[in-house]
Amino acid sequence: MAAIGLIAQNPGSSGYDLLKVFDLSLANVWPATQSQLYGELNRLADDGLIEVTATGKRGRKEYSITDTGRVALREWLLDGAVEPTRSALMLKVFLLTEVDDEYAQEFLAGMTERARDGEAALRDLHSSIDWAPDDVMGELVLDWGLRMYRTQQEWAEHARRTLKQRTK
Amino acid sequence: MAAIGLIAQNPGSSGYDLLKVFDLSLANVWPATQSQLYGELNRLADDGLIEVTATGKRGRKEYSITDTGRVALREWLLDGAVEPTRSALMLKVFLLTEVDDEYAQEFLAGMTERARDGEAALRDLHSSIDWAPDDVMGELVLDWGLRMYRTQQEWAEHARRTLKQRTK
DNA sequence: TTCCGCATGTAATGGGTTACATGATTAG
DNA sequence: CTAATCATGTAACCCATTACATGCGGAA
Repeated sequence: MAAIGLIAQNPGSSGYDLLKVFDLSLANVWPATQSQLYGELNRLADDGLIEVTATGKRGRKEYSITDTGRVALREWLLDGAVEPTRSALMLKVFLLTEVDDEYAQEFLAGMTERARDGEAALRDLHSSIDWAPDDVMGELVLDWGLRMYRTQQEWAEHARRTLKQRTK
Repeated sequence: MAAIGLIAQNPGSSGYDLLKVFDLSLANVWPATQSQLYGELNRLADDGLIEVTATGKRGRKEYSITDTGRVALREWLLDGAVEPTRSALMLKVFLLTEVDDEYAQEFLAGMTERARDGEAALRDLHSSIDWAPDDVMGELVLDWGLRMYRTQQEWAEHARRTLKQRTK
């Protein structure tokens, strides 16, 4: 559904174009590979959710969303399905009983550091984009990332303190 | 790797036993299905990371971790690989430009509500468990969930306010 | 004419899900 | 004896990733 949404936002895009959008603005949210994207575009076209509205040089195919596609997209956007979360990080924390305390501390320190780096990277990204006044959503998504990284830092520090105390 | 970790924590468990552990204490972190688990146990045994140390009634097989398994587990636990995040929720937010503002508001309101519910459910879970003083990790993981839900609520409210202002 | 960027596709592999399938033991 | 629980497994399918493969067009 990611692809169809992007086509709705950018009618007349090709798979190649979309790939750049994925890498530039959705990399942190919904990574997609080239292989996967082209396959999905063909499937969506077969299902009639998108259609080729023009062809260009080098076999370029420009897609637009169809009416049925728009209906499907809106339905998907608004259905409040809860996707199961899966955090390898927390799984590791849960299993951290299997390593010595010093390693556990190191692990948590690493988490803090990576969260700090992630936050910094997002800040850089934010300032490198010249935001159009109408695309609020991009900024909101980026802000979500910042908040998540900050929460992660806070938690990791909390966990470190807790662990230090309990093992004493 | 989840299975091998749980076996390390609970030597002598069967697939059936592990399934209960998954459902009871890892459901919010690393869901696993029955099918998948049994398959993985056989694979891990083939690879020599775990071994069947006893058999019981009804074909029950009790597993324990091997020395090679323990090495592999520790290595996996401590390697600081960053798994790419993928948030269907944020993807939807990014595409929320495709629905009318009232629906966007509704979407964000739903997020707040679901995050509140999630938080409440975790609180209930927390109070329903009688925590052994030595399993700090379980509590830390639960606390992570609480913090994430709280951040989600805060963000959703922030997003709502931002949107309301910009569309006026 | 040579290289870079545009542009699309296929194949192999791995992991996950749902559904199906089977049977043994125990408690009431 | 019957139902619930214990206990494991297989098959079909979907989605994602990596790697491989191909070819056109434009710029220098």
